[in-house]
Amino acid sequence: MLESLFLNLGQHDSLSDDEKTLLGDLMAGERHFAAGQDIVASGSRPAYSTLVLDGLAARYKVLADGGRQFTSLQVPGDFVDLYAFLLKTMDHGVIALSPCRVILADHSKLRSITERAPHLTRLLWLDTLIDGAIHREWIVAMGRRSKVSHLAHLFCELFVRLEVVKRTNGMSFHLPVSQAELADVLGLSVVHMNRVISALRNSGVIAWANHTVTILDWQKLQQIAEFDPTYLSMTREPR
Amino acid sequence: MLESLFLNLGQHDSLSDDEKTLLGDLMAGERHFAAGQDIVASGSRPAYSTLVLDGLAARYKVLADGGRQFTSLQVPGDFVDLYAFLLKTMDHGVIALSPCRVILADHSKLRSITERAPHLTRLLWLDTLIDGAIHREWIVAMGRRSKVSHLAHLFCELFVRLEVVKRTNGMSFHLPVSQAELADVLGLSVVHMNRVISALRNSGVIAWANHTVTILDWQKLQQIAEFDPTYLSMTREPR
DNA sequence: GCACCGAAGTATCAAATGTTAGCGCGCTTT
DNA sequence: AAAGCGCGCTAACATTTGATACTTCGGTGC
Repeated sequence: MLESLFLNLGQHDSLSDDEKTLLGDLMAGERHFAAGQDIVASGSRPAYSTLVLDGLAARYKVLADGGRQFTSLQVPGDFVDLYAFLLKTMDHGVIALSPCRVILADHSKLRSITERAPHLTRLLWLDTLIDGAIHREWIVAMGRRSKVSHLAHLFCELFVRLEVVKRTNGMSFHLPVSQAELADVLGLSVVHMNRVISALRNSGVIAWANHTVTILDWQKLQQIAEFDPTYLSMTREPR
Repeated sequence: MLESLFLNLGQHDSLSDDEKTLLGDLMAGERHFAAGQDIVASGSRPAYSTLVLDGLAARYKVLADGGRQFTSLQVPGDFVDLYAFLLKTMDHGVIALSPCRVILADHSKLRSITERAPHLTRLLWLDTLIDGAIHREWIVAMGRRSKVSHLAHLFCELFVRLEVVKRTNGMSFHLPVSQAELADVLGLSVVHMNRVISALRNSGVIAWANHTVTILDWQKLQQIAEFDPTYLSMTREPR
C-alpha cells in the first residue's frame, strides 16, 4: 500500500524496516477525491498531511482576475502538503487533477517522529527540500527557457519522477490533464499552449493522445529541455 | 552577531536560550565575498551551509544560451544553502550581489542538532519550508501576474523580509542591484525591465534611486501586487 | 579638466504571446 | 437519434515582450 512512498523516500537513502514500520503507523485514513475536487483548501489549517497513493494532484493559487497558476504536480508517493506540518496555514490549495486515492499523516504523529527518529525526520525533510528544488527548476523554466523547452522539461521531469514509483509504461506515462490545465502549469494562454504542444509534437520527440504521453526520442527531448536530473537527488547516499 | 538569524527564526516560534547557544556553537567561520563573487559553486558538494550576516545574495542557474535566472534573493538572517545539508550536491550557484559577510554551519554539527534538538530541527526545517513557499509565490508571479504586479510583489516581499531583520529605514530599503540583475529575477529582457520599472515609478507608489527603494504608497503597492504575506509565516506559534 | 566606462533610459522594428471568435469531433444525456 | 457540451484546434488581430542600436548621465581614473 505504501509501496510508492517507500520507493520515493528509499531512492535517496536506505529505509530500515523499523522506519517502514514507523511510516506504516504514521499513515492512516484513506480518502478518495474525484477529479476537480479540492484535496486541501487554501486558508485551512490541516491537522494532517496528505500522501498521494494513486492519481495526479496539483498545488495552485488563484488570483483576483481569476487566473490560476499551478505551482507543482504531485504523483503517487508524493506528500502534497507535508510542509503544512510546520507552516500551519495553507496559503494555497491542492486539487485532484484525476481521481485520487490518498492517505493521511497526523501532524501529532509527525511531531513524534521528529522527537524520536532523527534519520527518518531527515528523509522527510529531504522530501520537502526536493519539492523546493523542483520549484527552483520551474522558476528557471518559466523565466529563461523557451516555451517548447519548458514543456519538454516538464515531460522529462514527470517521466523520471513517475519511473521512480513505477508508474511508467515503457516510454509512456499517463497524463490526465487538459491543455487548459497544462496552460495553468506553464503560465500560458490556452491558445498558445496549443501552439507549443503542436511545435513539440511536430519536432517528433513526443506523442500525446488519450491522456498518454509517449516519448519517441528521449535523447532529443532531454536536449531540447536541457534536462539535468541532479535537482531530483536520485542518488542513494547517507543523509 | 547572529542577531538577524535569531530575529528570522524567532519570528515563527520562541527560541530558547539553550537553542541560541546551540546556534552559536553551530555557526563558525566568518567569510567575506565581493559583489559578483560566487559564494557557493554549482555542482559542488559543500561540507557546510552558509548564513548571510550582511549583504544581498542570490541563487541562480545559467542556461546553455547564457541566460541567467535568479531563483531567490537572500537577505541577512537567511541561510543561502541550508538544504545542501541533505541535498548534498548543489544543482545551482549562489552569488553575492553586494559585498557579503557570511558565517558557516558545519553539516556534521547540523546533523547532531537533528539527533539531539528536535524543536530547533523543526525550526530549521521550517526555514527551508518558507524558502519553498517563496518559490511558489515566485512561480505564481512569473506565470500569472502582470510584470508590473510581479515587480510590486517583489518589493512588498523584500520590504517585509528586511523589516523582520531590521534592515529597513522607515519605508525605504537598500537594493544593491542593477536593472540587468533585476531582469534576471523577473525573467525579462533589460529593455523591458526598464519599461516595467518606469511604469511602477510613474504610478507613484515607489521611488528608486541610488540603490535605495522607497515605498511612497504602501497600501497601493500591496494592491497592485495583490500581496498577502501569509506565505512568509510571520506568526509566532508552537511549531 | 578630460577620456572612459558602466548603467539607465529611449527609439524602432521584429517576434512572441494573448484575446476573441468560431469550427469540428467525440462523448454524454435525454 | 438529437441536443448539448467539453475539449482540441485554428484564424485574425491586438498587445506584450525582445533585439538592436543609440543617447545620456554620473562616476572614476589619468
